[in-house]
Amino acid sequence: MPTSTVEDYLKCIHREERSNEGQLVSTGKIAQEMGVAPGTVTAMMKTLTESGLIRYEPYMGVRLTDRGRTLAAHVLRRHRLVELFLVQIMGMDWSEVHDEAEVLEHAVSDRLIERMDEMLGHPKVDPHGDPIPSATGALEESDDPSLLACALNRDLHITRVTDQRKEFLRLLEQHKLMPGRRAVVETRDDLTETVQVRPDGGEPLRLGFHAASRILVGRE
Amino acid sequence: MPTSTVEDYLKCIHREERSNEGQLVSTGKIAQEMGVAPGTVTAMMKTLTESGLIRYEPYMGVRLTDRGRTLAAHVLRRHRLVELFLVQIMGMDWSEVHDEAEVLEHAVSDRLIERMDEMLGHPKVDPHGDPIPSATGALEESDDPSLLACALNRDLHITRVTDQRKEFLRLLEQHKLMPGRRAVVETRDDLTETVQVRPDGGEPLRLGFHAASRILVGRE
DNA sequence: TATGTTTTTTTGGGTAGTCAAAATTTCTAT
DNA sequence: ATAGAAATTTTGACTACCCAAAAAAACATA
Ligand SMILES: [Mn+2]
Ligand SMILES: [Mn+2]
Ligand SMILES: [Mn+2]
Ligand SMILES: [Mn+2]
Repeated sequence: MPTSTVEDYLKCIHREERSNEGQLVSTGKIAQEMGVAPGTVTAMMKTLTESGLIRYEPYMGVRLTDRGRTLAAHVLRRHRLVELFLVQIMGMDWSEVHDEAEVLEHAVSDRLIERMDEMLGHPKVDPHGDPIPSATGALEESDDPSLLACALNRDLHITRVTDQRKEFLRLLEQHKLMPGRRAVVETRDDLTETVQVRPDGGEPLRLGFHAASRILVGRE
Repeated sequence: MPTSTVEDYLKCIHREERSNEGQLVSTGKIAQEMGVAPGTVTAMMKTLTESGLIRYEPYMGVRLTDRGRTLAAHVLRRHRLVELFLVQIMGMDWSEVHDEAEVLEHAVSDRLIERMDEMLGHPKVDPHGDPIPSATGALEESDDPSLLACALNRDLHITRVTDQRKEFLRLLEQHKLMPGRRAVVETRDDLTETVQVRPDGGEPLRLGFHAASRILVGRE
């Protein structure tokens, strides 16, 4: 059985592969994301290759094998179900559950996670709008546009926030910019690189392009 | 911060100290309980001594320091609250929660455990009747007699079962011999070394002395 | 195309935890 | 009192993970 370290590396590679359109993920990027030294990653890539979880081309980067991807999806499933459980059943705040889940995802048994899934009514997304992989490891990502790419002055509903920083999530909560809520993008300014967004029932907010790109919306 | 391995060693020493009336705990006993080689324990005892968690007299045994005892009590608190949460809130069986808790006790945060405590209404005992240490680490053990030491033909109520084996717990459940239920000890035979117990509403059962000693009762 | 910069890998070393087997100490029983 | 048994500690070795710094490869640019 994989260690929790291995599980975290797999999650990381999985995430980078996505944000990369299937390109190889560089060891440098992994080192940066995991907060470890570059050499540490090279060593780990060898053991992941040994275990058949990744394909590794020295100096080029790595890609998950099917087994690696399935395993990563299972960890993601545990992470996201735990997050939703903590919010929905235990009344915790969406800004604090990520860190808890980062640990618990390695500690909950299959039986326990399926019981959570049942209690939650087989949910499709977690508190941040991230899709929850199925018990078989199938994961469907939507391709919703962000506040940076969506139409102006249209009634939108927030579907997902792809930033786990506590302070950021708390700010969005204060402005009522959480998944399930509605908002309108009023202006988008290329000079200041900011987006002005008016949440339904919340204070208007000006976001930098990068921050705006982490809030995804669906047309209604 | 202690590793989960260290936490398990402390729990083990704590338990053995109790069942020992405060005598020193031998490294051999610890090795046996932890399922590791004797030399492994000797090495660990040195690092626990370094950390100020135990007093270690080579060839004699070890005893917890106050810090070690407090830490052990906190792990015990997490373990037992998690067990009760799994039974009470998540509807799991009392026979299966021990193994889950053995892992989760090292993964739940203080914030999460206090939330559980709140949801459960600040309970005093876990599903097996084991007392739950307070948030400050105070632990009060009752000195209830077991089915081996209690009076015959008296109406008793089960308070605690100090055996975590799944199969044993399932058997007791079938016979309605769980904490909170009532029972009468009808006979105690020194030749066959068995105790005949009649649970209230359950099938009568004959237990060996050792098994009987693990079921504690309070007079009513 | 040669040089300098950036990225990656290699090397040497460290901590935590483990085991098997040898050495040592303590206990037991004659 | 002493031999033998039992318990304990020591030794040498292993896996998993990590880092710093040197070496090597790849990239960029003049
Ligand atoms: Mn994690
Ligand atoms: Mn999430
Ligand atoms: Mn444990
Ligand atoms: Mn218990």
